[in-house]
Amino acid sequence: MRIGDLVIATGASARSLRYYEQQGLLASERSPGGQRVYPESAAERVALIRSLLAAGLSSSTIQDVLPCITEKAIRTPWLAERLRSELNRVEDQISSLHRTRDILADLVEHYAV
Amino acid sequence: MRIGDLVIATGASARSLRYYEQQGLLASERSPGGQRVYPESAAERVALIRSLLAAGLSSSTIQDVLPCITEKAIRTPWLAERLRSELNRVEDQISSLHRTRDILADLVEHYAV
DNA sequence: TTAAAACCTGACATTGACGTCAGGGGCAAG
DNA sequence: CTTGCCCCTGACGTCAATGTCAGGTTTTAA
Repeated sequence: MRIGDLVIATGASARSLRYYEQQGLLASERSPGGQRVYPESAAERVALIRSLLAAGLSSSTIQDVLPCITEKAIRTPWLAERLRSELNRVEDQISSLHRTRDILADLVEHYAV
Repeated sequence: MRIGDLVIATGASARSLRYYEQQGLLASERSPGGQRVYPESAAERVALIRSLLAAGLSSSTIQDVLPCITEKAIRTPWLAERLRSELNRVEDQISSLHRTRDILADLVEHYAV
């Protein structure tokens, strides 16, 4: 598939897809004319990238972490620690969001017009 | 309390506190010399502001929503709708984060070095 | 074969919540 | 009263992901 197809498949903009590639998060083959060609699996990978970005991981962190999600790659102790700390961050973020949601939900329920 | 005290009480930087004021999120009295003076309740308000910011609400949205959390203020249907849509956003964000957490947790558990 | 549609690179612009610096006052202790 | 610390405003810098534009090339369909 070409980049336009991947745009449709993922909802990400072409700009974003090129950016992910530039950051080393997403690989592509090239057509003889130099246009990007993606395998089908790219859509899933983009979804994964976006969910990690949405969870607040930086692209350089994702770059470290991705190969060990998709393949069973180089697991150094350093990377394991990195993973644990990101997991902790995300869990803190979740519980903080829960509290905020409760505030909003309370407002919506009890003070409805 | 002066701004430095509020910095200590909340963990927010002085820059942030002034920014919140500029955005209409945080009020202050002024000393005769023009320095900001806050009531004790300011610390709690700052915590609320920060949790809403962390949940992805923009400061202009927070500006709309805050008066109706702290006082029982002007509840228009428009504002009620706004609240509901922010609540939905936060809930979507939470479930998305849950999935991402599971991915990371799975990695940490099953592929430990 | 040719026009339209899709794609390329490169570069500058944007957004939001701050950091940071400069230059200048306020305020309590000694 | 002066020293040292805290505070003020204003302005420019930052960062990350993405928008956007220009000028040119490739691919596709007629």
